[in-house]
Amino acid sequence: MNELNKSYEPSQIEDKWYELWENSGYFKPSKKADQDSFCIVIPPPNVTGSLHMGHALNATLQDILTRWKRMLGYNTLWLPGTDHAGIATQNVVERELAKQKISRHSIGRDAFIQKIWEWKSEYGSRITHQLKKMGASCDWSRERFTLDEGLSDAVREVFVQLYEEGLIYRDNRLINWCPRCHTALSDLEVEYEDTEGRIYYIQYPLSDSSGYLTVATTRPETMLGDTAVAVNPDDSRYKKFIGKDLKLPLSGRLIPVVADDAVDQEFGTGAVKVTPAHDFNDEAIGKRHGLPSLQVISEDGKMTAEAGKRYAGLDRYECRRLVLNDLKELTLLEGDRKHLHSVGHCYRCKTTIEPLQTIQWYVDVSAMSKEAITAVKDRKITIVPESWENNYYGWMNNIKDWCISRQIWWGHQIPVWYCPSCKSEHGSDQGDMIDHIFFEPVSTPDGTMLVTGTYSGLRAKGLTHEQIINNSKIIRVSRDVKPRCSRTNITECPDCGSKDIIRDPDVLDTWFSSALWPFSTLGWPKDTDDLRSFYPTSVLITGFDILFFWVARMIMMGLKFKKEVPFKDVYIHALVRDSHGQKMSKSRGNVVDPLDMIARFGADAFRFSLVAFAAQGRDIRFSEERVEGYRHFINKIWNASKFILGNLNNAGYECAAAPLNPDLPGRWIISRFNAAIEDVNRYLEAYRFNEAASSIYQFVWHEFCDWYIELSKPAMYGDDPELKKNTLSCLVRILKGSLIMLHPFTPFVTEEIWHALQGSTGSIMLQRYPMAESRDLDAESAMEYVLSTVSGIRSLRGELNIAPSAELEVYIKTADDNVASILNENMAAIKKMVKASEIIASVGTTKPSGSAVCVQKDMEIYLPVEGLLDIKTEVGRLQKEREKIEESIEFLTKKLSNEKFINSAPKAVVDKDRARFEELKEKSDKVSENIMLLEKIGS
RNA sequence: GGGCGGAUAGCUCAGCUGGGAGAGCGCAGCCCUUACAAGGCUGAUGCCACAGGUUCGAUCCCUGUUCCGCCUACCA
Repeated sequence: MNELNKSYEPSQIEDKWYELWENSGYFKPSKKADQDSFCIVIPPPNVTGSLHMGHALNATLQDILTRWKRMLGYNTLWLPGTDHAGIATQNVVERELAKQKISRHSIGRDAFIQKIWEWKSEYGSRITHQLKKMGASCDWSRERFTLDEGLSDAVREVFVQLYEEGLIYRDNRLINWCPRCHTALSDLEVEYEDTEGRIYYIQYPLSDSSGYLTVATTRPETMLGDTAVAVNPDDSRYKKFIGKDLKLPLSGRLIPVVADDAVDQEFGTGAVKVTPAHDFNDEAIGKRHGLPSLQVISEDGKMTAEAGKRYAGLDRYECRRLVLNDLKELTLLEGDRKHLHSVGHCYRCKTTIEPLQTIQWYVDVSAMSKEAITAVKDRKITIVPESWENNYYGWMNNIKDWCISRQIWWGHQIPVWYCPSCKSEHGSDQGDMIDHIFFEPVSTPDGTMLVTGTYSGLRAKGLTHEQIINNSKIIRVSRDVKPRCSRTNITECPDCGSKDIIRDPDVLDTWFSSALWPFSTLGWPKDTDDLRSFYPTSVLITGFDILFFWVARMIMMGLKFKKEVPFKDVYIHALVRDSHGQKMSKSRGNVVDPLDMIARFGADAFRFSLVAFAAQGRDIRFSEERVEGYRHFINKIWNASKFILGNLNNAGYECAAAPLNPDLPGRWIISRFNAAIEDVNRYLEAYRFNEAASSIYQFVWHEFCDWYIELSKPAMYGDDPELKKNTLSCLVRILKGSLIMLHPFTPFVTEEIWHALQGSTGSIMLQRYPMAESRDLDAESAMEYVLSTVSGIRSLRGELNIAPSAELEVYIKTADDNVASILNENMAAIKKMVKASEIIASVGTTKPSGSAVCVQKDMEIYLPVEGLLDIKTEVGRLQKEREKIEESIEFLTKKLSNEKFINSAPKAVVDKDRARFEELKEKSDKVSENIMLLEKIGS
């Protein structure tokens, strides 16, 4: 039998137990055929990531459910893994290389990818180590990575199938472009932020010099690409301009004035410059009016040749300054003013995005999204809390085709090849010799010559196919070039046999592979045991920030490729904010590090805090004080265990094993335990984590420790061996039950105590989680007399300020013999709890003179305090009490005399109020009686 | 502009089928009682944002208002 240390030291034991669990294979599914399955796939954290509060909360909730279901006997799997996080990871490694003055272009694609893999093998397991610190009971033998071989097979299979069904296609559209990351971004990857900018008023003269029109713009540099000015057809100010030509300042090009309903007459001047190549609205206007599109900003955010000689090559912001300056000199700039508007930024590098027309790959999600909506409507998937359903529907109903190509290197390269030798199917617009694969200028291996231009142009310069492919960067493949999509790598053109074929350089959006995660991690496209056992998974636990990025797409892909939803429930948890309600961010400097919390308070206290905070549908304000509070709770468990263990050591182990023959307090605490376990199971089933935590807290601390352990002390310190044995057996039983109940929440401390209790065999993880047995309501109501006697006497002690050292004599008048005998049977415990030398309880008890009184249900408690008692104070106290009672009586009298209430309220409610009324009435009478007696003595 | 959520004790928040509001922390008083001072006992504190409505009865349901968050679209 072990002894427990004086206080609980989490840091000394957490790693030890985690290792034991993992090495014993306890995190693996049990694989018994007769068991129901329970499975969670982890939302894969970025491989570059390190554990933040969101992860900590997310992992804790998943671990609680996993450990709980596992102990309930389910065949349980929590499958872990990480995400390759395309842009994020590429950026991290690029920054690392930049410190050594290496750019990815200087070392080339293959070498750069190699560098990322090296980085991953060195740092990629950081986050999984941190999850282990949290106690996460993931089956690490099944850990997956979105770029590993199996998952890459899944990605390619899905791409090819969708392509063959015509659901993946290429198109040339305006998209969000990050000039720094040099890639397209999906709508979701753009973060809008309100920014104070300026709006400029610029005069556009009519071509016949008969006047001018003033437009308002926040982006003057884009005027170089204007192909029209639009006004509202109903705008009387501008009707006369419609159809006329304007002479675009700085360029001299003639552009028409068109009429379009989309123009808001109230905004700016009511005249809008139209730049179809660089603005989404303008693109739409351009389409409606058949306007040409003129690209004046390039992929790297610099002005193109189209912008004109004076501006070409300038950065877009330098160009803005120069344009404004030039306009001022021409006196065409009427003025400018402050303007608040929201500006899109790259979610990875925060660079202002630039809308650009490019050719990208898209997934047609129109059919898939409809099925995904139906799945939720038909309750095949339940979203918790329900309020998120509307958000889900709202987004899914307005979903646009998903842009899946990214112009970066780290990720799943698109399995499509092009042949430069084959004539294009449709021919180019010009029908001439233009080649359709374009290369960005990059230096050749000898560093002297710049490689630039089209494929055939470069070959003509004498470069070989390999030289071009290895040292250049393909920036665009025309829509006219025929793609060849394949499950396996292609080495020659299937049409002409040319070996000089080029693979599409783009990679897939990271979320493409994430969308397959619930089935790709289980082995798909192979037909595996895991897939059969665990798909569909039971529940997905995630934050709302990736509901659309990830959850919605998983549902679409799961339905498409597995014909079944990927999970039955989705639990959306809160965002963890700081104690002031601010989002945690590095720039604000308010980030709380979970590992720091674990180091200072222990993983169990930290976990318990997170769960206790996790009320549905509301953000969490994290406060360190509360973590400290829950550390006290962990310590309380520790100390209670120490008490019981000490007694066990004295009494001998066989005591604990004795058959249970509980006395009234024992029956009471067992019943209360059943109430608690009933709550915990019910709340966890409903994902009401905070309620489950609070039920446990309440029971363990305030019922078990504060009441039962205290009540047990006379028995434990007394010399009745039979009573001692019974009490100890009950203490041990409830302690063990509580530890098991607590284990999913606080795995480490419960394991540590478990081993001290049992000797060193068997993990608490292998125990069966308790299910509620029936309550003992007789015991509960009988115990009420004991409990209220103790509270009543304590209250008198406290309020009358009686010295704690004073031993009391107490007299109790009971309503009947039953109450008296309940009290007398538990008298030793009551005496101890209130520090009384003598307590007489009977029906016939009379009140000693000079007593303070406490009136309880079916009891009057008299505390003789002659000499100590200040009669005036006591009368005042009782009067105050009576006032309160009278108030309630008055309220109830009114209520009960209301016929409408009696007739329409449910009988139970009326009866309850009647009973309360009677009780209060009795109490009031007794209190009044006592006041009168006191006043008599006083006078 | 559209949508969602919040307003309850000094602070942070529970309160899910409408029946006179709870916790933790904090505060005040007493106590180092042999599990625990990281503790025990006792106590104080609430126009449940505001105004209407529905109902026998509203913190809870409905409408409006104010103030805070968040999401989403647009902002030329």
